[in-house]
Amino acid sequence: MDSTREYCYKYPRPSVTSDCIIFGFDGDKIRVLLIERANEPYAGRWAFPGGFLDMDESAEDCAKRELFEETGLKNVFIEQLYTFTQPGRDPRGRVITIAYYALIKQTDYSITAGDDAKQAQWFSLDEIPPLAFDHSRILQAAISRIKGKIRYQPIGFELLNEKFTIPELQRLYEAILGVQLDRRNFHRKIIATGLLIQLDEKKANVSHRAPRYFSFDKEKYEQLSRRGFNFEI
Amino acid sequence: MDSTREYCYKYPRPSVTSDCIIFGFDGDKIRVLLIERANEPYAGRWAFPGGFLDMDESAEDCAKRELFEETGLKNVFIEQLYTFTQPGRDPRGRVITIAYYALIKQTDYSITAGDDAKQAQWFSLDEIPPLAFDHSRILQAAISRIKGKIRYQPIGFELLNEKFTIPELQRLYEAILGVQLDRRNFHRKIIATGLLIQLDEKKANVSHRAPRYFSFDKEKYEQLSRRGFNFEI
DNA sequence: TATATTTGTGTATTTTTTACACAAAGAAAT
DNA sequence: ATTTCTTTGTGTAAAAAATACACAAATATA
Repeated sequence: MDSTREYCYKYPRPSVTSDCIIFGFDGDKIRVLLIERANEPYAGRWAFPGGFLDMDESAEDCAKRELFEETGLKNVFIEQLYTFTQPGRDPRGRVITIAYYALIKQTDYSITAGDDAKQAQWFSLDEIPPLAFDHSRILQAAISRIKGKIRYQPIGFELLNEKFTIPELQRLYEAILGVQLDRRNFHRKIIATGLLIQLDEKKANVSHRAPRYFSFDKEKYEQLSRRGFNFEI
Repeated sequence: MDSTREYCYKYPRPSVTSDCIIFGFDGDKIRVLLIERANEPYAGRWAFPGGFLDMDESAEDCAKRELFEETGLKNVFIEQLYTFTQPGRDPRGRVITIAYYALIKQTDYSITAGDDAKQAQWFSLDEIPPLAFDHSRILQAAISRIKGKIRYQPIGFELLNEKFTIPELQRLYEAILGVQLDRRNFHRKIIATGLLIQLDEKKANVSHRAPRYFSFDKEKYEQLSRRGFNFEI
């Protein structure tokens, strides 16, 4: 008997992992954070940060811990996406993955590879390399989740800087939804939500009329969501 | 060493279970299917049908299998709800649960207890008994999921008979959303979706003008959803 | 000072939503 | 047979929201 196999159970159990799909926005395109795997299986392939669940942590804590260990990111607000359980999805045996996603302000964080990862890097959605495991399916699920969600919840702000202009916000919506929006109607609608605070500052060094900066009124949003309002673009 | 504990691993692993939250509608109220637990822990308490994952099945297949074993229901279309992973949520040790939900036509199925369950029974949402584990939290998550979903996807039809009247459909929407809807506007809106097929039959034995029967045009819905339309009540 | 470009606001038109009014249909009561 | 009670189906006017543009204002550069 292998003396290192010291955790014994009456019935077989699957391994459980948590993965993180982290989205960013560079002002033009949506990007996603991948790590290059250092170890087998799929060594050298790109994959989402993630790893095995410890016995004293929730899957969400696991996702955050692995994200930090492999990319240096911390204090990221993540949300559960879906749990992938198909037998055969991992060559190491029976592994189920609880996937989480997050939208972050790329400039707030600097990423660094560590641990199991050779490197961590942002990829725009139209240049995703071949991914390990069933991660391209997971990515599709994550993209379709944020597409559905952004129309009803103000998650877009999470991807922008603290202060942003309305045209920047519009480019973000267009990048996520994959459609062109009327500039003038977008402007009016987004102001009408009452969730933007107008700042006394304009974007500098642009060779045209300078757009104003705004910030997101998080307090007001939380008040409104407690009352069950609905936001729609 | 306990010779029955024959599944040994290098690292500890959690147990994984799948649970099913099955909703029905009796024409008046939304109901949910519960089983009375036969075994410890929580013997005698009510809980969702569910059980431990086998190594050769997906979590979805597990949920369907357990649902059949404990209630006799089969051929139910289920959808993943959420995965619950908090350490301490199960007194037997580390157990994570992948929860699924479904909306079914109560009249299509007859339920019977079996296996681990002393009995299976429908409960309306305002008379839910104390539940085992963290199942009341799971129920809340399931309710809020269907409330959110019914406004954008035609899931209501799954709860009604093959043929139904518009007032029946309205009562269902009102039961799920918890609001009163204008009868006349509801009628027009639901017809305007183009998803109802009018039948040459009226409800019999009602002491007032008899409402027409309709059926749901599933084919048309599938065509439309492939094109990415949006349904809204 | 003129030019090129993009932002911010206004407005007319169309579409959708909302709030009702009223006739039609069916069974039960008279 | 007629009236009564109740609920369904359709219509419509008013209000609100969405859409499609027009144009002036602002800013760096030529």
